[in-house]
Amino acid sequence: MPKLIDHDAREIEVAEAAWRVLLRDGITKISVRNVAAEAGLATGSLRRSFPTQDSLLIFSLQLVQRRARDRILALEPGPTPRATAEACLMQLLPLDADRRVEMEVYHAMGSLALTSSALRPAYDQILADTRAACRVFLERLLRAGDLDAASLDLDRESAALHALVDGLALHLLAADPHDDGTHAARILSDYLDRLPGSTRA
Amino acid sequence: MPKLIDHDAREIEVAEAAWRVLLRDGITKISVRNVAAEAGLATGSLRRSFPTQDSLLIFSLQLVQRRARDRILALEPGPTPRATAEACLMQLLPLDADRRVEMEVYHAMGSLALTSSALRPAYDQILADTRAACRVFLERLLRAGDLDAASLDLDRESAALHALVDGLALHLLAADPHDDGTHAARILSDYLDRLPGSTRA
DNA sequence: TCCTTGTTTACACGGTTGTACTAACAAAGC
DNA sequence: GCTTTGTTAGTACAACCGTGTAAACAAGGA
Repeated sequence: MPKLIDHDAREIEVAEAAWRVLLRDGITKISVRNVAAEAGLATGSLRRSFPTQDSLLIFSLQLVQRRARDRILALEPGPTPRATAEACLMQLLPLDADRRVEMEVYHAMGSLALTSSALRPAYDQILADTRAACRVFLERLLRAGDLDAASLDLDRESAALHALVDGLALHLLAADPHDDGTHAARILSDYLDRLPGSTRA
Repeated sequence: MPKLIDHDAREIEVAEAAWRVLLRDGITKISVRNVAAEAGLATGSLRRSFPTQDSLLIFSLQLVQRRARDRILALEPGPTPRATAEACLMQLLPLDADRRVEMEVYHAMGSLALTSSALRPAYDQILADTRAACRVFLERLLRAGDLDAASLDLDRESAALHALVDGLALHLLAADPHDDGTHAARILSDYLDRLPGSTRA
């Protein structure tokens, strides 16, 4: 037997190399060759993990989702349900290097997914999961009595919160990198304050 | 003298061809060759209007901005300041074929601009102008007495409204095309209702 | 008629792309 | 020793890329 490879670990290494290429060189440079070089592999070796470029892009996008989800699930509950909700939502904003990488990959793949039937399901899944997460955050506030259930359409409010968070994230990506996210955090906080029945209105 | 060309009109024709390629074939296919073919030109002819690919992309993005701005400026005032504001904001959502094209181009160029120093200024300009427009919409509501000036930070509220609109637009792009935007319109309306001092709260 | 000039075409250059294929290699079992 | 087998490296293909150049063309002025 030759040197054995941990395929799961290898896939992650390659995906992270793809992230770096995407961040450093842009969406037009995510070629199999460039990613392989960044990962220190020959293209033939990379093709053992990812036989096609699409499979590489899909996995790279899915890894973004897994990382974000794991980070949110690992959060300690805050002093109040409201504080917990805000902390979770902040994980969806590019407020440090790791989250910025994830957001840029998510954003770039969104552009590709619009015309790639291979990439679309993975992208739609991220949208659906993030939407579901927003819904859960709101439900928790509801149960904690921080919101008024009667005047709140949960479907619509989840979509609204999701849109606000993604919009803030998008603008933070383009903003000058010295933005520490204080403004975005305040906007998010104000938004929650203004939901009907908010105990902090 | 040979056949004379209206260069301004030609630039627009080429840019719209670039839009079509981008929409139909995706961000990876906006090559000089593909755009020239879509416009019915030889690449050499296209290079007379746009000597480099960057100049073509920049103009195509700027044309998006001009179209959206012109459409908003051409709007008739609605029955109330609030109705006028909503109508303006709707122009920034992909609610028909034309606006969808503009939004997809805007979105795609955003991905490219993150690593293209040539494209960045044009993209940043769109962001700044849209932000300024959001601010104007809010100022009008303020002057009409529909909002409470004291408890409203205009900078922050402009950024928040901008983020919400761009987030809604982003999700409408990915949503199934049968979405007529009713949900997005309602979300936008609710958001304005909840601004401090709103007369429709 | 020829000339001038804006326009169009066709082709060339060096480089990159996704994917495929084949030979070399390294290490464990016999 | 040899074989087996997961892994790697290298190369090949046809297609496409951005850009450059130079020849062909068409139409109005002289």
